[in-house]
Amino acid sequence: MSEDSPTRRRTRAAIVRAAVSVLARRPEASLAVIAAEAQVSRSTLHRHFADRGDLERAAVAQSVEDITRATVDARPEHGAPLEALTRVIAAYVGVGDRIRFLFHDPRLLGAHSDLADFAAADGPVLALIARGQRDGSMDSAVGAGWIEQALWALVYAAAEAVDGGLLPGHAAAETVARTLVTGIGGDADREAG
Amino acid sequence: MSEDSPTRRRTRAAIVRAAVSVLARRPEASLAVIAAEAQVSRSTLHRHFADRGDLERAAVAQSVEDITRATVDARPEHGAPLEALTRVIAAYVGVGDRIRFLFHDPRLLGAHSDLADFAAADGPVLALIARGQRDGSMDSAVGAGWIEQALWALVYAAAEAVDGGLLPGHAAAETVARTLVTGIGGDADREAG
DNA sequence: CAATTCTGCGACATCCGTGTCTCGAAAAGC
DNA sequence: GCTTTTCGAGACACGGATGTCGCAGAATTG
Repeated sequence: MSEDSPTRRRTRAAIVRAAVSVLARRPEASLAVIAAEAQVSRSTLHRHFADRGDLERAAVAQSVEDITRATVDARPEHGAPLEALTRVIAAYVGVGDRIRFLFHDPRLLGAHSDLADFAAADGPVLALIARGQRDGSMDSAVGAGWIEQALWALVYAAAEAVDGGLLPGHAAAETVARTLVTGIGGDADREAG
Repeated sequence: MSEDSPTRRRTRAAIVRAAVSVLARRPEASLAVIAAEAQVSRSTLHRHFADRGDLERAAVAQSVEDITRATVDARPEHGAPLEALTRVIAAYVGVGDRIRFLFHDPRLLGAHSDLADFAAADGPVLALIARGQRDGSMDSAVGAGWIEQALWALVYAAAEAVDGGLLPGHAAAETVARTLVTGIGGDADREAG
């Protein structure tokens, strides 16, 4: 209804971005820290979000939206399953901070029932995994849900490793893909990487 | 110095156990919640641990000790690297709640400089990975540190999956081993699992 | 330039977690 | 059984985080 002014929209977006960035590393961080990260006073933060729950909700919604967009852009339903999975992994690494934010505190997804929108990002990937399992290009001895969990866990670990300097950022996507798809066992009978 | 009474030792152990269990799922949980989980009054908790930092330190130390014991019992330096890794994975899954506790808040390991003792659990595994990479049974295209991170991440994901009912507890170890070693790609040319 | 909107600063009350203390009861040890 | 130790309940002060408000300055809009 009420039309948002451009400036108002900008500051609001900056606050949400800062919230995701800070809460991904420290879910219990105070609102003052988030406001500082957004280069905004604490009053302004409260002017845009009534309470902490509102801000969390907005951060979750924004993250889910970004992940959904990245997922559909990767076209998980096109091409060979393993190639599609590689594209999805690259997309996930691109929004790694948001993955990290949602993965770090699974209670957030449950607390704010934005689950309906999350299915838009979740469904296509599960469908991709099921498709890969049907045509034999993915392991069908484990559940599709587990594969998705493993995917998220590895992306999360990569985001943390990059943040800690253990892994160069440009190698994150390929490293995750290699680890998840072919595993870390035996590189003898494999094309030299 | 002061000899600990058996009862005192028991309650202290119960509090530490409760702290690990609770903080693994919610690192910001209040001391009152931890005391309740240990079926102990908040006064008693403070009688055993001066402040929150003391309790965290004890929980970290206990977890590191448990993980170290499980690691050395798995004899990572014996036998073929991949078989040794499978044993280590089984051992890690066995102490999954402690892994989950330490992995969920990496700051804890940094805050309390019990890093010296942690090396006792960390070193042998890194050595095992390096050994596997040397003899070609493990992928040498990625860093040993990354492999260890991936191992921890998958064990963490499995612990969460079991907790959420997504994965049966008895299958956790084998699932993690299979995912990490052979990956989730192609089960066509593989012995039927 | 004038009016509206947005922002920063500071004050304020409030709630929650924390750490300390005392006292009486319960339990363990000798 | 008696002494010592441990525990539970409750009260207390303190600090930090939170949410609200008013006011004056700055920025945007027309």
